[in-house]
Amino acid sequence: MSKSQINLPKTAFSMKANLPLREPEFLKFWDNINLYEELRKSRKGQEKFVLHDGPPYANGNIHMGTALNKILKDIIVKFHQMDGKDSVYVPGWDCHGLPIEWKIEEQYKKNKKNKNEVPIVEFRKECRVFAEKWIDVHKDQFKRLGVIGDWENYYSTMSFDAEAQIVRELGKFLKEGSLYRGFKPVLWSTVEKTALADAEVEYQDHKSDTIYASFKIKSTNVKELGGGEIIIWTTTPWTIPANKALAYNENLTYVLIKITDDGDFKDKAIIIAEALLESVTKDCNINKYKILKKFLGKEFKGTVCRHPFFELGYDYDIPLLEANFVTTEQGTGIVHCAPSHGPDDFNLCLNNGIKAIETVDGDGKYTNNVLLFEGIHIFKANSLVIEKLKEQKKLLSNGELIHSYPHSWRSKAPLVHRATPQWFISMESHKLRDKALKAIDETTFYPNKGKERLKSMIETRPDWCVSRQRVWGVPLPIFLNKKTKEILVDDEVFENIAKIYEKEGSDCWFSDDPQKFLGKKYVAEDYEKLSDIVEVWFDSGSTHSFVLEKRNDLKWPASMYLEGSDQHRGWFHSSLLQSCGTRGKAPFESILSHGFVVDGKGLKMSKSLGNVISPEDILKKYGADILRIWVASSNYAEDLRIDYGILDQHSDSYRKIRNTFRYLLGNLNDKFEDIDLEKINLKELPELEQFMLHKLYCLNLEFEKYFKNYDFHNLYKELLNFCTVDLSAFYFDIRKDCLYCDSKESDKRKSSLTLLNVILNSLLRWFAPILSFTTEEIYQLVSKKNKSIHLEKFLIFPKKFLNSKLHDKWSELIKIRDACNLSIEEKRSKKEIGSSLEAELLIKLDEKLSKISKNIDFAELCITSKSTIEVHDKDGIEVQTKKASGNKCPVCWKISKEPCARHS
RNA sequence: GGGCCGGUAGCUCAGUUGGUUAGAGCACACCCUUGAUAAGGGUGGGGUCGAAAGUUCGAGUCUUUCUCGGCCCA
Repeated sequence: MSKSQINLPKTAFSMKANLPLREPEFLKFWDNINLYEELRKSRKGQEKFVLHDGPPYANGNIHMGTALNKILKDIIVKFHQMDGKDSVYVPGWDCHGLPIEWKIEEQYKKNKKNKNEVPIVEFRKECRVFAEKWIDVHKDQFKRLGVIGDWENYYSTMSFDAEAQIVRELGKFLKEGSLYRGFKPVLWSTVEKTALADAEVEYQDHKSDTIYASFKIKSTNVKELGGGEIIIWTTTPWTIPANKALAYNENLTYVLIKITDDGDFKDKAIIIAEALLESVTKDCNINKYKILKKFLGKEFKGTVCRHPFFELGYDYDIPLLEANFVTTEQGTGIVHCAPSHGPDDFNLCLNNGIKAIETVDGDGKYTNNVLLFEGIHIFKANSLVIEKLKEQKKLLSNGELIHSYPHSWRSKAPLVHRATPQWFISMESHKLRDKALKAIDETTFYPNKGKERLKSMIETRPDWCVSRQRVWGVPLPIFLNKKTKEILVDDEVFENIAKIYEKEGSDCWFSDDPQKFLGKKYVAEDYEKLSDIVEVWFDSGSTHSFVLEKRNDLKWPASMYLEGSDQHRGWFHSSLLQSCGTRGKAPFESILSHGFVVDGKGLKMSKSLGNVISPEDILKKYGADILRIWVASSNYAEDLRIDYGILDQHSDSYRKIRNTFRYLLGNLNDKFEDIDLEKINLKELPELEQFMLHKLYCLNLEFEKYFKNYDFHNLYKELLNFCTVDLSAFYFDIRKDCLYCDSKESDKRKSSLTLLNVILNSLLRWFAPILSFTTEEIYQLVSKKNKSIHLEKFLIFPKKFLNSKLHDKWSELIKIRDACNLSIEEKRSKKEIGSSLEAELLIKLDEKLSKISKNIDFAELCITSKSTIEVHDKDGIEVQTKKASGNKCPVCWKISKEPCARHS
């Protein structure tokens, strides 16, 4: 009988979420209502927020890093949308490049097909189809995470208009003159006459000739070294003719020793690292010597040597350069540098103004840049070099060594580093470095440390090599005049090529008559057409030009670029350089970078450690909203840890939030009313409700502060704590009695229902960007409109909710409540009472507190049957709890001597 | 090997310009409730702040070294 008299919560919102099963239903719903279109319509004309998507590579299933990235983007896009902005998100894909070429080649291998026999155009078509397939796979996987975007009109770097625009962008650099032809060493196979990427290289044992050669000092700042000879050791004697410098380590100790053994070096003084003295003297059979001087490497500064073949016409200076790659593991502690034949050598020399030149041609023969050796194949040159060194008395010793050495994975032939013609964008010629550094200063970074990271990279990076000797990419739109070797620079030609690409894509570059691209102004016979392609970082670095600038729904520059911290050297970097080179400004107003996903112990995920978790695993076991909570609650400024323990914790938090909603819905009987906050008459509400509105107002301030700084883990924590501390353990608990047991006409109950509506409405919107599915589930349950929660805006809380007096007062009241709880607990532990309703409180307060507590019913606040306040002389609070006497009301369970006022 | 970033309760995170016994939520333990019930409430335990040394009257906060981890580069 009693149950019929009370208002028990009733809701269709189940406690069990069943996210893995239910979430896909909302994906269908969003699809049915054309959510993305509706979002755009709903904010037409509003201020735009454009998060420009960094394109993932269209290859393989997504992993945790990709999921993190996309969810974080989605959360931010949704927050801005909910904040009233037109928050546009256009996803994109990076499609050109080597990894896809390999995949196709792998398929060829399986089918015993030879890549070289397949026309380039056909091969490229297969690459294109492959990329398209993965874009489709990714699309579904990203959508499943709850990411909302313009999935129908995505962008890709291989679309015809993208390829066309990339040509126009390159044209700008060509026209400006900052794109120049240079040389750079790459791993080269003289058998296949082609460059190889690192992943195409396999290491095998190889027998190399070794030499100790000497470089006579020409001038130095250290008197004793004058006339001495610096000894180097190398396993590639054939690179000696290409030597341009020597490298030392300023922290090593070197020795000058005088040899007195008979032979070419009798009475000569040589210099080597002290740590290698023993091995060198042994290798070179030096028995009698005297140490003349010991000194630190840094004293080498300013020293210049002569080439061992000085007498034969190699009469240029060989400077000594400082390099930290010089070690005492092997050799002499001084390294011979041929910038055309080693990446270390190349970079060191480049940084010191020594450029690499073409010393060896594609067949492996010395070019006419090499005196004495022109036309000789480098693999036959070792003995000749050794002979000449001996002749010049510059050979201290020679031998052989079996060591691990790079070979081609296809032909198994040994590889060499060879300086090849490449195309570079100069960092200096048109002040690209300065422009980029200035642009970084004008960009906001989240977190701030990203600024320094990007800056230090730009400060020290060499010129940008944008050419690749590959096929799956945008062809470099370059014609060289056969006679003058000059680059053809003509806007009309660039635009002509772009127009052609817009129609038919860039495949035709490889198949069609060059005249087609040159137009009528030039004759194809006069020009050599390049077959290099553009490196993919230029592709993705140009997305701002063919996405942000070209689409009417977007803006340039983007409001934000958001990627993993590795992209400081990747997309952030290339986009910045591309845009500063062509437009003098960064294509972004802000950069947000996030850390990497690591396991629960902070270790990176790897198959061998067995700690890999895939987004798919999580979706199956927990659902996307749990994954989204993990993203929101983690501090993305650092690495983000994840394991099943961590996910279980977040799953628990989710349940707490879900039950908070369930309480609201249950007591509202799923009848939500959208209350105009401005129209709430505070004076008609009980103080507790006024206090809760004040709390909502303050929470919203915190919320706005955290949102503004993209500080989601604090924002989420704030919301979660509100649910547990302020709602579940406080307001909800206190108001249960009123909501359940008061009559439906009761003003207090009505006030509470008003609050429940407001709280529900606030929480739905606050949580929607994070819990995209669950908030939609609730919204669909209570909203009569056939629209999505994601079309709503954040509530604006009237300033009148703010009430600091009430805040101060209730802070004291809560302290008294805490003291009451302690006292009740004491009795409970003695088994004198069980439920708090079995208790009766005698609260003794000092004057100040009793004044504050006037008109406050602590029986209500502490959920006891009775409470009495007494003023005492002591400071502070003292509470006595005793067992309430009387009869228990069968309806509200309160114990009282008198009949229950409400239920009798 | 080099550059940069980081290490605060089992977990996710706070800790202002160095200033009392280092905080929150979750998890855990115990108790209550059985009208939010595969829920809810109360109380409580738990940290040599990665390690060591130094500066200081005083260090989680500053300096140095080491260590572990991550990213980038070689």
